[in-house]
Amino acid sequence: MDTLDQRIVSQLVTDARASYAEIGAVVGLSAPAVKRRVDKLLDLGILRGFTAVVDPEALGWGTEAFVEVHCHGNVPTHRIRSGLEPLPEVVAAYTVSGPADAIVHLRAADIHHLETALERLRAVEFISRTVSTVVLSRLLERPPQP
Amino acid sequence: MDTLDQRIVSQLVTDARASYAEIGAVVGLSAPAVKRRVDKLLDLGILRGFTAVVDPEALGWGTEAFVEVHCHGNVPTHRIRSGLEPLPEVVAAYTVSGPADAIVHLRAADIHHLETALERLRAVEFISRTVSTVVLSRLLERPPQP
DNA sequence: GGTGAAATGGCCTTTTC
DNA sequence: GAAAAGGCCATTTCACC
Repeated sequence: MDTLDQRIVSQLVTDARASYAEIGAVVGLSAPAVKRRVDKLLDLGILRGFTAVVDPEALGWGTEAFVEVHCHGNVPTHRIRSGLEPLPEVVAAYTVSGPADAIVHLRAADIHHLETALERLRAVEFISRTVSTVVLSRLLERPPQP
Repeated sequence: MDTLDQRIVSQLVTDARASYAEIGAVVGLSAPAVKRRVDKLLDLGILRGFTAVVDPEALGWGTEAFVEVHCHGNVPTHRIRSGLEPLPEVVAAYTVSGPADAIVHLRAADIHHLETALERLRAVEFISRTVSTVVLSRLLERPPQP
């Protein structure tokens, strides 16, 4: 993981469909050399994969919320994870410091769908209480700069 | 935006570097037809682009936090956006319902870097108060399923 | 560096309004 | 009949050994 790798990753974050030759032209490497490094980075898990950035509105996921989750007593991290994993509306989840045990990022088609998702979230056995914050508008969403 | 488009988008979310021929084989279209649709989806803004999914730890962004931002009086959305945009540690920001005005997702190298980022965030003129929640572990992070 | 495959543009056909 | 969308083909570029 040297400077060259970082620049390759940076290029791929900007445009994951760039050809190896294009990336090579930017970082000063031949196309095969770039491919070898990308393969290595995928192998090491530094690169997890490549995905399309989709406008959530356009796909009918217009409503989202952040939910503070409070659990009954001490629930191990992996149990929280496996409890949340089956809910398709959960796009991200984190265990956190502070009064809440976890923060769950929900994405739903509309308010009704969000309500349904929240009900199913609250039905997860170890969850005692939830505090929801509905997103009014997305101000900013971007990949972290290396 | 028909079923075919949705399936193409779904394929690209799964693997943004798949060839048009591979996508076409799955959805039942020729490679040029897939490309024409992808170009159209990019043009319409339904597809925003293609990015690499990077392990944040590996790139030295191991620490993150969610910050509730409270503003002085009524601050228009676009001012909040332009106030947060210059901070590189801000990976996402949303205006929200409830007591807070916005939720800011911060990503930093370590606790010290996070502290610096928080100080710079609190220095934004219209921000009166912040409530930080530090992420202990990432449980789940995935693209929304169409 | 050579071979095989992918991307891309042109052109024609088909379907639908 | 005109417009929209897909298939096929040819050329250039790229990926992989």
